[in-house]
Amino acid sequence: MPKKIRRPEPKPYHHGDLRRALIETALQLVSEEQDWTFSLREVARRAGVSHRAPYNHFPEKLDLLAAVAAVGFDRLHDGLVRATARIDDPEALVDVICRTYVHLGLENPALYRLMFGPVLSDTGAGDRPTVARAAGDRARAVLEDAILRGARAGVFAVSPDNRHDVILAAFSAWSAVHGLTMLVIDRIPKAELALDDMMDRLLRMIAAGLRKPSAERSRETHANLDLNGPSALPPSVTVPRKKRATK
Amino acid sequence: MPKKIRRPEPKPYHHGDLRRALIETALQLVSEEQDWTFSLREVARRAGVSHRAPYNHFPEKLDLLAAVAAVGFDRLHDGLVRATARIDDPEALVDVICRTYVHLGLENPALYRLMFGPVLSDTGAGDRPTVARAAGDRARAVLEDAILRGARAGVFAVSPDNRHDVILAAFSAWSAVHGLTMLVIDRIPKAELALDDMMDRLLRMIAAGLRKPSAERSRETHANLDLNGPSALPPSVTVPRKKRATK
DNA sequence: CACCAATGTTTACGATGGATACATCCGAAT
DNA sequence: ATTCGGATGTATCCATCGTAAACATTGGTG
Repeated sequence: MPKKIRRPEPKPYHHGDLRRALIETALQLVSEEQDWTFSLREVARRAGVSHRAPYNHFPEKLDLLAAVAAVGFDRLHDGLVRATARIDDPEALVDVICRTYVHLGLENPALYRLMFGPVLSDTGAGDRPTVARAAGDRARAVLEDAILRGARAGVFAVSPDNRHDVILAAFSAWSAVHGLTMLVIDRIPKAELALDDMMDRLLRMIAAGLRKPSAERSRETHANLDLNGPSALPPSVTVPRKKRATK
Repeated sequence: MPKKIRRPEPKPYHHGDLRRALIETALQLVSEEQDWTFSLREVARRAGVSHRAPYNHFPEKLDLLAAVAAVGFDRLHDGLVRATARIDDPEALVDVICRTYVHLGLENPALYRLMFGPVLSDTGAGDRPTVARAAGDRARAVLEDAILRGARAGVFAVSPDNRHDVILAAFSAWSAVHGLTMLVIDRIPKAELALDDMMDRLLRMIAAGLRKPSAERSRETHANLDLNGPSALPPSVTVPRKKRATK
């Protein structure tokens, strides 16, 4: 919000809040065209500035897209927080988180792809932009928190004191919903498959993977058996890094 | 340019097998740069033809990329078939399929993304190119077959006569491994997470989602890894249908 | 008030995807 | 075998893109 009241000047030389306007316009374009192949010039055009103006705020196109993705992560986080606000039961919590997650993903596939896709992975030094990284972490924390609660309650076969264990459990569930979302977004499954059916089946799998066998629930107090033994094996495959084009 | 005919075929006007050469070159570029933003002109350059020549074989760049993706699907299918050749146990089958799948995905992330990504989804009419679609279906069939076998053997909680059920079960597992692959490829999880740990945890989830409660199973032994511990009593797997998230 | 840094504009460059027009070759019909 | 048509390559051309350099305009601060 600008401090000073906007004068009714028809065309001020300075836009006033171009940065925000660019992000807004770009987000709109991503949503409209479900694609971010639009030109930076088009963004500038819509914002009513010269095609070079955006470079004053974003060193290159990718940086603008990263800002757009950050908005997406914020929306995701907000959506998850709002959806889980009045729920306590850990299983219901995981359920609603997953459903909300997929729902938000399908709502704006291009934005979702932008958030998690390779575009941001390959910026500069090879790390994802800090904005996106941070925003994504906050969203992830919602799921991890739910699983931690279930672990503490003794409902999940996850040791609440083993952070690694919690992270892995969350990651499994996340993989499943992320995979479902991506597959549906990219139109891989046959059209006959109903989303609800897929969703239900997947949630059953996630629940089964989390749930502690009922026999153990009774002795939950001293049942701190670590199902995940420490696997000291290094990952066998290293993902090749995209090399930046030298221009 | 004057053509010099001193050798049988030093540089024939016609390439001879340009189509294949283009696909090969493009695949090489995708693998090298882990990216398909290279120009079609670059492909032509490497193939030693004019920048317009490729258009005689592929109407546009996307069509060449679709052909590359088809190669990827063939590799995937071959890899799965080869990996499962001498395995009979359904659970081991699913296990090795998933591991092979992820492994192949991580081996060439860009190719994997190309295969499943939005690039091919958005071609013209909206349907994926038939080449890619068909090749992908063959790969998917391997997983569905494994699950069908487990269903027939009474090991999986899937009714073997209900094709829809089999497809859904396969889709769940597929979502999980696809999600894991994509997340790892796109560097979303923290670097500290070891792939093997993620893989193990995910496979446990998939197995739990497929397995029929042990009480219903016959006494046939599985010399397999027993990740879930000695759970004698069946957890109430009759999953309550959760209501959809309020939207 | 004068000046500076931030912000926009203009111009320019090389590269790209793709179109049009033309050149060359191979193989089949005559 | 000759001809000739379609398949395949080449040479040009064009609008557009991302981005660099130089210049213009502004608002805030000394």
